[in-house]
Amino acid sequence: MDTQERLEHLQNVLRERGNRLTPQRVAILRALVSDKRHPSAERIHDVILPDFPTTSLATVYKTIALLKEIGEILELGFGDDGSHFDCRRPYPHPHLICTKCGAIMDSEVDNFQNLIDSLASKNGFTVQTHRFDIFGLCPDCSGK
Amino acid sequence: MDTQERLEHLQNVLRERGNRLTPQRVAILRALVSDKRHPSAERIHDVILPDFPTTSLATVYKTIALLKEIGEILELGFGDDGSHFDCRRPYPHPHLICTKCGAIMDSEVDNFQNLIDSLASKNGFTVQTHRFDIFGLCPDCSGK
DNA sequence: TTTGATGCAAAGTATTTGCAGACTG
DNA sequence: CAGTCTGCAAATACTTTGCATCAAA
Repeated sequence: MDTQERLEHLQNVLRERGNRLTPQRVAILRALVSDKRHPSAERIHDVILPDFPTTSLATVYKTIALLKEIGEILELGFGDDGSHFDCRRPYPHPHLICTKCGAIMDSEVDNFQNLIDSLASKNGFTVQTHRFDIFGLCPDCSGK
Repeated sequence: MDTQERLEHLQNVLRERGNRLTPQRVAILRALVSDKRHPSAERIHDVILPDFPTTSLATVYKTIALLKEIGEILELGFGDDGSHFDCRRPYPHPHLICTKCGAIMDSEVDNFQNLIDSLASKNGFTVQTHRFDIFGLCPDCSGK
């Protein structure tokens, strides 16, 4: 997964939609795609503050809302300090969340979509998206 | 799953812990275990208000916090109007959530624990709990 | 009687919104 | 230049907390 490539993709998509690429917005995009640790809005704000000291948290939220609208960011929906996001792989995938240090690890499961489809069809349900999160202790926090 | 039995179980557990069974608390417990539709705190509050008109929402939250502490309630962690809860089956299980009408359906998956365990061990992760939610349209909202 | 529980209001937090002014395209 | 974006502050909405009072055991 190439960060630079993904950043350019996002910029192209926004340009094509007629969205403006302001310095703040680009900084937010860069921070989002660069951060492998699934940042919160607050964290993104902190990261870009040194470069753009007047950037407001509201702008971060507005940019994230825009990305959600076009499906280019995945809202993880947990965290003590608000929701965290994945802008590097904006499609549903399992997460392993450490309840001690807060680390969020990505994962993949073979044939997971099959499992979801069969579960849904059994209930007459039409799937739009899903969330699969496992909470526990990461290797570093397991006490080994 | 017997509602009455579950209510008695909760009362016993609380009694044994030295918690008091006030009328409000019992009413909250009863409302929680009776509601198959995964109620929110607000909803529980509405349900018991006719019987105990002065019961505060804070007390509902405090009771739910107590149940969370002893693992007798499952916080689902989504909903436009705050979190919803499952006090009938307080262990993790998949939910099918209708994004149109908000219905939350329960489900079960065979060997799901195996899948989780293998996923976790592959990453050196110690599992505590998990969450598996599928979002989409329920049969009633699918337009059939 | 002892202490945990209640209920009120106020505080906390994460997120959204309104609007005047700034700036991209 | 037109229209979007920004930044500030205020508004939301859910949940928690402090504290005086009340009541279960």
